[in-house]
Amino acid sequence: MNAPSPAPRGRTSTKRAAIAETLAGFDDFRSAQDVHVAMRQTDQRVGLATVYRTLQAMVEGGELDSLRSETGEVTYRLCSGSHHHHLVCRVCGKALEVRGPAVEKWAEATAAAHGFREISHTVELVGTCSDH
Amino acid sequence: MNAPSPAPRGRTSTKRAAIAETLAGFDDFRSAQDVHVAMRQTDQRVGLATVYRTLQAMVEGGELDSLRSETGEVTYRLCSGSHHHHLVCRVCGKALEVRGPAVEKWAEATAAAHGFREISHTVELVGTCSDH
DNA sequence: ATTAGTGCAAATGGTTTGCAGATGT
DNA sequence: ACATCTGCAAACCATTTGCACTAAT
Repeated sequence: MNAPSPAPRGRTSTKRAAIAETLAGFDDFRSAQDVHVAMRQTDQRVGLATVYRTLQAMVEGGELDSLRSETGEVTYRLCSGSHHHHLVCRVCGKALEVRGPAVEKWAEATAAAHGFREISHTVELVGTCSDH
Repeated sequence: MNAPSPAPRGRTSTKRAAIAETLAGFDDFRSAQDVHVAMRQTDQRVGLATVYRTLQAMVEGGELDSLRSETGEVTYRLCSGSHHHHLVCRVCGKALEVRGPAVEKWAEATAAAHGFREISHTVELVGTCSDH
């Protein structure tokens, strides 16, 4: 195992802060493109490439959580540190963090039963929320 | 709910059969590109677009199971009808079908607890198999 | 000064689509 | 004949990368 990356960042980046703040304005998963558009609408001038690069760096730094949407794009969201999964609304995109000890156990047990090691699992729940 | 698509296919397609057979030769998930390459190596001449189109049609027809690899490509595999999840080896790609009644229950319960309806879930286990 | 951070435009790479020709019924 | 199936090449689109430039230390 490797340590939770001790934030080995370079110098203080203005854009990075702006991107983080934009992301903080959302409470669901957004794509790099979404973030880029949102920033331009707020007069913030930033290159799409920078958004992509920064978002990736933040994921590696453990500041963001990322997952792939049903259409294949990578989406990001500020995230609490502990392990959890998501319950996403297919209509409005609202995402809730949910925990499932039962699932974790099951994943470990199932993998072990088949001789698999270093298991990582993906669990995403998609549904229609009560507002729709 | 809608019925499990009663195979509303058009006429008998030679290529479709060939693609299905190629896929039958694998026991793990393969991308459209993989299938295409495999077919050319077996003298079978087929267009990449046809492979993509056919694969999609087969998924809609319920003949194939598809999932997105960690790199974002869509991969396919002939699949048994009933609901299940996968345990995939990150080294060799070997994929086992696993069932998890506990997970299904949890998913339903969790979604319901938050007022979500028409829930669908994704569960994928990735690990290193005993051969590696 | 040095070097990480950034923007822009060009390059990638998987997937989709338009259209003309081949094929099954 | 007629509609579907195919192949090819062009189009798409999210993401990545090369390079010159700006800004933080």
